[in-house]
Order: sequence, then C-alpha cells, then structure tokens
Amino acid sequence: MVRKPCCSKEGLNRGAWSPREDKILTDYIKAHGEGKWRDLPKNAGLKRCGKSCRLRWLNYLRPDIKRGNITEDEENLIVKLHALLGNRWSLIAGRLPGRTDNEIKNYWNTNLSKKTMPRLCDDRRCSNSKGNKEADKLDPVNEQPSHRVIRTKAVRCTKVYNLAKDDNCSSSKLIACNDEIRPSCPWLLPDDQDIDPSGFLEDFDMEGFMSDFQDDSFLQYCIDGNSGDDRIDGDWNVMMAGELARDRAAG
DNA sequence: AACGGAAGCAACCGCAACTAT
DNA sequence: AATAGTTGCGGTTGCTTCCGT
Repeated sequence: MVRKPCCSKEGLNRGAWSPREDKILTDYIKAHGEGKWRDLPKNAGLKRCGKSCRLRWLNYLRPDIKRGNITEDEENLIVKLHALLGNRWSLIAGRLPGRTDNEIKNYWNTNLSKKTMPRLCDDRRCSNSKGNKEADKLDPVNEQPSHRVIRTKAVRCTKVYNLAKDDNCSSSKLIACNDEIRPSCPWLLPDDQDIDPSGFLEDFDMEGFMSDFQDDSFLQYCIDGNSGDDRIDGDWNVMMAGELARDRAAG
C-alpha cells in the first residue's frame, strides 16, 4: 500500500509558529473542537500541515498545558516512571497533569539522562548534544540488564465504566478497551480465560505505588524485585502479572 | 563587543496502530 | 478481509539563546 503524504508540502509554512497562526488555530479549535486535523488547515485558513497543527495544539496551545519549570517532585516522578516504563513518553506524560510527552522527552534528553547516568555520559565523552548522538541512542536503563524495565505497549482505551466493588477485585472500575469491557484487575482471572489486559495502567495507582518507595529504593527494587515490604511487593506483582497476561494474550 | 561552541526546545519526520469503508 | 485514510508516538533535526573566552 502506498501511503499518501499527510499533506502537500508545497506552499505551506514551516518552522516556528507566529502569534497570528496560533490565534487562528486556537479560535478554530475552540469553535469546532479537536480532530479532523487533515482538513483543519484548509478550513481554518492556515498554511500548515494538519500534523503540524495537531502538534502545535497538543504541545503548546492547549489550555490545560502547565508552563514553567519542572518541579522537583515532577522530576523525581519522571525518573521513577522512566525506570519503570522506558521511553514511553506519552505514558509518563499521562501521569504528569499539564505536561506533554514532548516536554518530558526534551527534559529527559537535556537534563535527566545525564543526571541519572553520569558515568555513561562521561565514558562516552558526551560533551554536547550534537556530538553524542550515538550515546543518546543507547538507553542507559536498558544498558544495565539488571534493571527490570517493563516494555509496555500503548493501547488506546476509549471508555471507563464504574461498577461496584466485588470481593475479588480491589478496584471499582471496569475498563473498556476497543469497546470490550473487562475488569481492571485481569490478573485475578483464571488462567484458562482469554485475557487481554489492555488498559492495565489506566487504572493503576502509579503515584500511590511510587510513594511507597523512599529515596532511591525504587532503583534497587527494580534490580532485585524485592522491597521487603509485602504491600509494595504485592503492587509490583500486580504490575508484572498485568504484563505477563498481556504477553500471553499477544501470543 | 564579537565570536564560537554548548544547551534547550519547538517542530518535523517516519512509522505503526487504529478506524472507516 | 483488504484497502485507504487518520491519528498518535518516539526519534531526530535545526533554530535560537546562553555562556565562556
């Protein structure tokens, strides 16, 4: 199948957005809502690719975007989530209200990747961002095989249904992925049941989970998988069970 | 003050997943 | 089921600003 380019590049503006373009885009989305990105530039009178409009809106113009420096708490959460999820920026951003995946990705690449792995950085003489492209390609977490990074697969979950708690599940939610309703605690289902734990992270209390760790104990926990705290270990097992079930469902 | 290198960040690109027909 | 169109994600690029000399 030959893919059509998302738009003709001819006659379109590129590079930085002007305040006028921002206003046109913002006004249009306020009036018509998000979506239909391909048609948006034509309808709004913008000389931009639809993809570019989407990116500009999501990363910069959206009213719920939090501007300003990343706080220490946010930074700590990013570090922990990255240790857990790897470069799943959209998932990480989903746990940081008002922050975008692009912002977190940039922040990681410019600040945290060097902070968290200074030795690797020094070893490769990564004196600048342009000169260490090869070093950047190496995920410092993955380079250490002892770190248990969960490779999740992002799945769009469209609806969340609320139900009363039952005895077998500590959560009160059922998650519907692709219009199929399933409990948010699929790891409790029998082995012979066909399980698709899509949407697992949707319901997982990440901040609560993370707050159980003190200082750098999370990294140690990633290494040996044992915190000595039954409550934390239980949460970890829940995470892993979701991943295992996901793998099993994927065949 | 001028210059060059480093750093930060917005924007672009390609691909894969998802959805519609 | 196959194909075409749309959306979302992660990697990368390149422009702008900062900072040291």
